Amino acid sequence: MPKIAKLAIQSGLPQLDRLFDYSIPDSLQSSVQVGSRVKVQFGKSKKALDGFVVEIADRSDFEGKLAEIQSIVGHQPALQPEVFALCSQLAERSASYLGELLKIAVPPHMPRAFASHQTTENTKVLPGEYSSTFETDYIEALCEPSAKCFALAEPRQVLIGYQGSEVATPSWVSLFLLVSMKNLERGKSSIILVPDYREHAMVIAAISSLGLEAELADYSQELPKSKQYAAFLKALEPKPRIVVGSRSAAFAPAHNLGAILVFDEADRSFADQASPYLHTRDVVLVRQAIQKCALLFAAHSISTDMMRLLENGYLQDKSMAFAAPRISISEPGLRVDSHAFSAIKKGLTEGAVLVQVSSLGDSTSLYCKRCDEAASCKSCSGPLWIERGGSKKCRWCNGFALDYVCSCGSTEFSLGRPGSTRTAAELGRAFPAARVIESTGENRIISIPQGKSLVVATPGAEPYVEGGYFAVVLLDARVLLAKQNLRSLEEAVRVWSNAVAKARTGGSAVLVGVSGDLAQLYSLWNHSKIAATELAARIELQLPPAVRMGSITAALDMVTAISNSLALNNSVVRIGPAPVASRTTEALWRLIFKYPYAEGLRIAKQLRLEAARVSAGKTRIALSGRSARAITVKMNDAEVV
DNA sequence: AGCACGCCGACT
DNA sequence: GTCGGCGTGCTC
Repeated sequence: MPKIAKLAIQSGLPQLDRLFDYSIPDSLQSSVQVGSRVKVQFGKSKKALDGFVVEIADRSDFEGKLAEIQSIVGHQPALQPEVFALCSQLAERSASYLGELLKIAVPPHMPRAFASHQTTENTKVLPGEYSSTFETDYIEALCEPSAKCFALAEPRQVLIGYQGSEVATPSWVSLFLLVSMKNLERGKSSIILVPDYREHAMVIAAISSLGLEAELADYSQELPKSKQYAAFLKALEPKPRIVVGSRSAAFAPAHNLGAILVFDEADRSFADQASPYLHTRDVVLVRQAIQKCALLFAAHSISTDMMRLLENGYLQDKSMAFAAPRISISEPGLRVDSHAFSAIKKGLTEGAVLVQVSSLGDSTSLYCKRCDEAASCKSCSGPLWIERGGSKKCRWCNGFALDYVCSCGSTEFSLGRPGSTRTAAELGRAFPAARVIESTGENRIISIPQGKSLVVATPGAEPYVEGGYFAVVLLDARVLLAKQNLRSLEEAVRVWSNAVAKARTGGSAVLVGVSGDLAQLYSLWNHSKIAATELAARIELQLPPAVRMGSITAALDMVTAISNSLALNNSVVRIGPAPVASRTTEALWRLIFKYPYAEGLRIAKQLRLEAARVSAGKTRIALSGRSARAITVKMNDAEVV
C-alpha cells in the first residue's frame, strides 16, 4: 500500500502555513520517515523546494492529483517532532508563520559539510567521578523532568573537577556543566544558552578541560556556516549531547533532551532583532512545556521577567548558597573619588583591577568653549563625541566631523565625560606601575593573564582573569542608572553585577556615586528585594513585564485598520499610532498595544489574519530591492518605551 | 514568490 | 474583432 506524506513546505510565504500532501514513490518508501527533509516540486516555481515530513498517512483528503516527492536530503530526520511543535506554536504566538520559524530551526543543507561529517565515538558512560562545590541533591533536583528554576549564581569562580582534572570557572558554568554531566550519565542531552561569545568561550574552555569534547555540539555563531551545519548534524545524532550556543541553539535538535540551561536571560542579545522578534526566554519556556525537560535560568541579578515568574510560582527559586560579595558604596561627588582611588590602589598591589566605565572612546560629548553649545553633526544633527583615536564623530550617523566649527565660529571645545580611552589614560598616569588594558564592545578582550593590570572596560566587555580581580570599581554607575529607558535600573544592576562577579573571593567592589535605598540593597547583594521593588512599580504603572507590550509598524492606513480591529478586544490598551523615523521614503506609523499575557495567543492569531488581509497585494519593495513586509508586528516589544 | 486566469481599452 | 493591461487567487 503506497503511503502519502504530509509536508511542511519551507518557503517564505505566510499563506502556505499548512501541510501539503505528496505521494511517496516506491523507491523512497523505506527511507522517508517523519522528520525527513525532502525535495518537492511546488506550485509554479522552477526549482524544487525543501519540505519536511510531518506525518505519514495511508490516504489523503486532497481532491486533486498528488505530486511525488522527488528525493530525500540527508539520512537523519532533520526536523524532530518536538522541534516542529515548537516552531508551529511559536509561529502562532508571534503572529508569524511556520516557514519563517523553520528557517531559524533547521539550517539549509550543505552537501560538502554533510559528506565530510563523521559520527564521533560513542559517548563514554560517566561514572560520576566529578567533584564540585555543589551538593549532589541540589544538582539532582535541578535535573528533575519539568523542574523549572531560577538560580542567582554565586558571583565568583568555583572549582569543578572530572577524572582528576580540575578547573576554576564561573559558578554558573560549573553548575551548568554538572547538570549536563548528570544528564549524560542518564543518556540525556542538554542545551546551554549564553548571551555572547565570551561566555561561550568560557563554557567551551571548561568542557574541553573536563575532556567532554566528544559530546559537545558547538553552536557558535562565530564559526563558519559549514562548521555550524556540522554542529547541527552532531546534535541530530541519536546520542546524548551538550549543545552550546546563543539564540539559535534554543531550536537545536537534541536526542532525549534533559535540560535547557540559560545564563543571563536579560542580556539584549537574547532578543531577536529580526522577524519574528522572539525572545529566547519565551522560546525556552514554550520548549520546556512541549518536552517536559528541566529548565534552569541562572544570572548574577534578577530581571523583572524572572521575578514575575518567581512570584507567580511558575519558576522555583533555587539560588545558590554563597557569601555575599564585599561592596562599598560612595555618595555622588567626584568621578574617581577617594573610595574608588584607594580600592584601585590597594587592588593593584596584589593583582588585576577592573574599572567599569559607561562608554567607549575619549570623550562622550563636546561643548563649545565660547558659547557652551553642544557640538552636533552637520548632516544629521546628532551629538558629536571623540573616539579612541581622537577624531570627532557623530553618534547617530557615524560620520566623521574632523574640521568641526561651532555655529558661533569658535573651534575651541571643552570635553564632556571621559570615555574608556581617556579614563584609561588618566588612570594610567595615576598608576604608572600598572599595565593598562582597554576593552570595549568594539575591541573586546576575552581574558587576560594574572598580574598587576588595570583593566578599563565598558559593560559586557570585561575580560575574565583566572582567579578573578582583586578589586572591581563601578565608576559610572550613576550614568548607567540615569538612562531614559524603562529597564535602565534593572539593566544597570545587571551590568554592575556581571562585573562584580569577576572579582575573586575576598576581592572588593566599589559602587561609585549612587546613594539611597538602591545603593543600600545593592551593597547587601539583596537582589530579590531590588527586583521585587522594581516589579511592583511596573505592576502599578501597568508596564512590561506586568503586561505584555507589542507594536505594529506600517503605513498609516494599514495601522489604523488593524488598530480598529484590535479595539474589539477590550483587554487591549492602544497607544498611538505615532509616526516613526524611517529610512525609506514612505512614511511609517507605529501603534503600541498592551495586553494581558492570557490574551497573547488570541491576539497573535487575530493580528496575523488582519495583517494578511490589510496588506494583501501591497508588498512594498525595500531599498535593497528585495521585497519587504508591509506590516511589522512585534508581539513582545519592550524596546518601544 | 511566480504564474495563470480573467475581464476592459487602443490597435494591426 | 483581439492584443495585452495587471487585479485576484492558487500552489498537494
